[in-house]
Amino acid sequence: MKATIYDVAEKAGVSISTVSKVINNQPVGKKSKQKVLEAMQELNYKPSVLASALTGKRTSTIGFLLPDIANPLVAEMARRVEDRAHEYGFNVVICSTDLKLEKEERYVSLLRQKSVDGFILAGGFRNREVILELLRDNVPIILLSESQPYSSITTVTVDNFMGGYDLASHLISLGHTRIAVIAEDNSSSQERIRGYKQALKDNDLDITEDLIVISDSSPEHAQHLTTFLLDSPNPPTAIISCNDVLAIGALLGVREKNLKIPEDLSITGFDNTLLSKSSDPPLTTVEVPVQNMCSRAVDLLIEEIKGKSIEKQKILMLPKLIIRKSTSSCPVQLRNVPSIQNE
Amino acid sequence: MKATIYDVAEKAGVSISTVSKVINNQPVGKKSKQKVLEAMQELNYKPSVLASALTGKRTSTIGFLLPDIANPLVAEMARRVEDRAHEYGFNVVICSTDLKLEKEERYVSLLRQKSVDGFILAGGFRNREVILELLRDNVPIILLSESQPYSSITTVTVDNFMGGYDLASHLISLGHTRIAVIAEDNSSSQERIRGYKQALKDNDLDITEDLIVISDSSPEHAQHLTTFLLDSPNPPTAIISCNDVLAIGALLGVREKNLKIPEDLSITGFDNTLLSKSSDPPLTTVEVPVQNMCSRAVDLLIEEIKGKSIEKQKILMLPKLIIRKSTSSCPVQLRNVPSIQNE
DNA sequence: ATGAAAGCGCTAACAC
DNA sequence: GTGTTAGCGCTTTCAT
Repeated sequence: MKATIYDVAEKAGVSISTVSKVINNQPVGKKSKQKVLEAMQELNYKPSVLASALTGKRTSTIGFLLPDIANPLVAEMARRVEDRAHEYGFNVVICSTDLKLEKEERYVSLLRQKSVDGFILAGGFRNREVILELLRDNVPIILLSESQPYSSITTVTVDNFMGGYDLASHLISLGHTRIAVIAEDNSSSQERIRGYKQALKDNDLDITEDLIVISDSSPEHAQHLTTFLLDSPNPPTAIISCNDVLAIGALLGVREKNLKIPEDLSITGFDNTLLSKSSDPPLTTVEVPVQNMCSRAVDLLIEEIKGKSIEKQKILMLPKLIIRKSTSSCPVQLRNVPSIQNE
Repeated sequence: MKATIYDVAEKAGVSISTVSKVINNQPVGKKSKQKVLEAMQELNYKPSVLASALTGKRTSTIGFLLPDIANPLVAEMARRVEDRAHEYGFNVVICSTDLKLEKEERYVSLLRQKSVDGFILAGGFRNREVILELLRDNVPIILLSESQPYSSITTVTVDNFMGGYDLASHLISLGHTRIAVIAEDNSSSQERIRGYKQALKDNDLDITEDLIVISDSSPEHAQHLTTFLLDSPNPPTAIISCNDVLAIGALLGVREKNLKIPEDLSITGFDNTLLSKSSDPPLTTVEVPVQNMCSRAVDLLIEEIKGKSIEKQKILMLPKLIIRKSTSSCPVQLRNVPSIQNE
């Protein structure tokens, strides 16, 4: 049987409230404290988080809802959140929502029944109602890597708009004018698309909505969409993928069509995961400061949990364009405009 | 304030035990049941898992300890375990141990304080003492993807020995005799090495211990070790990496030395993650039936938690060699033996 | 400084 | 079929 506070009290010859006090670092006589400590040692006593949470204390557990941990960037985020949380003595319960409303609702409800102290909602939480309920009930939450506008929630994101803008600008400077986008159905992608469009506009290029397609999170789907794009009457000369996994899908699709990257077609990723470094060719992509974002998110959440009522804030981190070998000048035969660059 | 069982009882005009009975699907009069259900609805009542766990019920939470969720195979495992657990209404708390004894101990202890119902220990849990304590206290545990011999623990793994054997045999059949191995310091790698050695033996080849090196989990380290191997006086003509991430490291190391894969050097991965499909060139690797393994592990754990005292068992799943472009005939200039194959 | 006792929300006898 | 009541292990007044 596991030792309880009563066992410790008995063994130490004090009352349970004294034991409780030493557990919680409240003033206790030196002698008593010593005896209690010894008793705890001998009995290998560990206080029950359950019982203490029942009396109003925290569980030191946070819920981390994310779209799909199989995505390498998301996995990295999970790791960072976990590490940071552990530094505070908190545990992390991870739930993959697949961006499904029902799953989001179900998991939040489940975790609330288990009295988690707060939530980090990452990468495109969509169930607005659930968020509003959380807000109403004063449950601490942080939005991570989520670009939807919620006025009263602390949010940590990378500047997706700039990322999209930089990527598109880079391609435009290489002479591309027909640039496709393979996006996911989430707010980050939306922002990246907005940046992409802005870059086109700033360069007086037309925006063709047909070149913007939405994929699910699998590389297979992205691959399929890529062949579809390439089969169209007026195919793109470059494809921006909204994350590295999709980019790999695009890459495989291009290969399937026996086209060369970057000679025939330029492609880019987003996130700068290992995938983009190791692929053939290595991918031009955008680096996201994951570690910083995650640490920050955990810090803010835990502050909120501890009741330090800091003001809600939006933190926007800067992305960084990483140019590798998957992008190059637009092939001339597809354009009448002569290439400006030599080589 | 959150609604409690008392609120529901009052609203429904019954006693709390009646409410409790409907919550737990115990026989209750039709009329009462109806009223209770309605009251629960109106009050948006959710039973507190904490309180019910305190009275001896389960928390429906399992702890999943793994080496590092940033590894794509591990991430995939996490996803599968999570999905399966959710099917049973269980949550999963994930902790990355980095194979550190202290972390393993700390997390297990932490999770036990939170009364998780059981543990899945994955991919090289090393703290034997912790395992023995768990065993002694009758805490349900499953070993997943772990090859250490514990007689009394249910274990689900892939046949790592065969994986290593197949990989080495494949390379030997291509004429390689100096085959290096980059391994991790865990039991799966040990088994893979054992398979590798057996294949060498079966082909009357010498085993050179210097060709077996241990890496941490980062591709950077593997890259470093690779350049080190290649700089040695008698370098290998092939490198088996014990997982795809390390293989990517090896690949980058080879590139750094300006050698061509597979012309100058063959390399292989292990796990058949997306990395091995997208790399340049795509990697010969070994497919691991992750999904099956994980589902099985969760099934077994939950059976054990529910007290269906099934016998402990070892489940060994079959790996599958996937041959891609990263392996080819041993370059002749390094061997005096003429190549048997044409081409 | 220490202890007695009430109560957190729920379950599980046990009685009616 | 339904209600009463005693815990589960802990925290927290409130006395002493």
